[in-house]
Amino acid sequence: MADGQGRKEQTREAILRAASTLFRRDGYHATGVDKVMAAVGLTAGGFYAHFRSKSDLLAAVLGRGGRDVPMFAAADAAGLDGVDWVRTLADQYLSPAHRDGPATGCLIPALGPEVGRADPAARAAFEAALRGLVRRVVDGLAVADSDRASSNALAIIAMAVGAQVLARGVADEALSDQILAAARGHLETLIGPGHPTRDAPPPGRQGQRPRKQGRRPKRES
Amino acid sequence: MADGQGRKEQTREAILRAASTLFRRDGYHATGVDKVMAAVGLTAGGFYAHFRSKSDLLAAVLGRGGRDVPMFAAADAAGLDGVDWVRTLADQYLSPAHRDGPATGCLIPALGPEVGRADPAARAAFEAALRGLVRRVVDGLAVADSDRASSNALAIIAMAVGAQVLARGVADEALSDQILAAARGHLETLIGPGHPTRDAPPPGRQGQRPRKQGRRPKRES
DNA sequence: TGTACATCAGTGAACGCGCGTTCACTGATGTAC
DNA sequence: TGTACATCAGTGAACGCGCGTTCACTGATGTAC
Repeated sequence: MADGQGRKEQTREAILRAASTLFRRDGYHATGVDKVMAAVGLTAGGFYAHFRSKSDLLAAVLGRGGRDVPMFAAADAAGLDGVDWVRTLADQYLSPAHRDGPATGCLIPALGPEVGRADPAARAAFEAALRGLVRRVVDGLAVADSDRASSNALAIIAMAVGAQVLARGVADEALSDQILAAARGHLETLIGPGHPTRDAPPPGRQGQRPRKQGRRPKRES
Repeated sequence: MADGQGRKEQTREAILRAASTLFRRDGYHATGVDKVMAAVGLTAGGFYAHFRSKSDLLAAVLGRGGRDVPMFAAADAAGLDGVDWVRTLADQYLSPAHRDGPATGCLIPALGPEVGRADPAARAAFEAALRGLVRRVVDGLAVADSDRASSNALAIIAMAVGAQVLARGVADEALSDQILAAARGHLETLIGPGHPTRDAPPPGRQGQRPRKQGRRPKRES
């Protein structure tokens, strides 16, 4: 075993990745342990050699934060940081592609409410991941006052998360696009520079442009 | 039957109210038809005299919009409208009380992601309710340009929804309060008056004040 | 007023199925001598 | 090099239970004459 990871460790990782994807796609409650294990090519019984319970798995998935989200991994791989990181992520986060691909998207708009009903361990893991995200956003804001920076960061994340929840819930694609466009416009205002209520391009127009983006699939594979 | 509502109609209403509460508290998937009917004092079999399926019930619940949300009903009963309506609702929506009482709160932060995975009928019902909410918010904004007004309204709703999702997910109450306070501060900016990026009180401070608000119960009764 | 019948909301048992979890086991791999 | 044993990841059947839905039925209420 010259490998850095043992065989068991690799299986655990595979379970985590599969669970993360399935939870985001179908929801935590709607995804069975059997389905997760089957996605890895194993049977349900083996699950309990890796996790104490299904809710333990949820906590572990949340603990991985953005590591299973290509959007975040790619931004890091590209060496982005500061304001570049925030602007790039904001654009990708609020894209129709992200709306249409929850299985590989951010965990929060996919699982947020279920986390709110989960046990303390899962909520603590979620909180840790969120704090990490807030730190990254704060670092990218052109805002001197640190209180205001964290307030802006929280508002940015809240608006982005809420916009995806709304955009995914709505039946009409045009309205859905409008929601994302509105959030994109207003996020610019919050990112800076300087005083969050100064020097910002006026938001408002973008939502009206018909953005044809191709069909929106009901469900990804 | 001199009543405005027949016996069956009353039962249907009771089922809807119970389902709305239970769905918000425990989630749509985690709530069984039996539980809903038991909450009304009936057995599961009778359910199908009122609804074609469980997902039909979800669509019906969503179709009621804010009618099962005391916060909205009270604002209407008080005769609020325009900017008063928006400010009052924004404050209540982003209160710790709303965070701690999802069962009687807005449907969106409680059920949003599950609606995103639901069938077209449920999504259409959700969309209609959301459009109604947007209209009310637009009417309350001191913003002349109608494109900008609807963009602002969407951003306001997105931020409020996202803030509740984050606030409910996080384990630490202080951070949770901070999230709500940040959203409250930035919402003021979006409500107006005039240009959304001018004449706004600087947000940022509120999030730092320790707001003791009493214990946060894990689950309401 | 009394009897016979129709309507209809709700019952409760049953359907096949999937859930989370346990556990005795198999069979491949690694180690000791 | 060969044999005996230990380790250990994963199997697969079983547990009790709850799921969404169907359907023959009950029993209360309403209507007709």
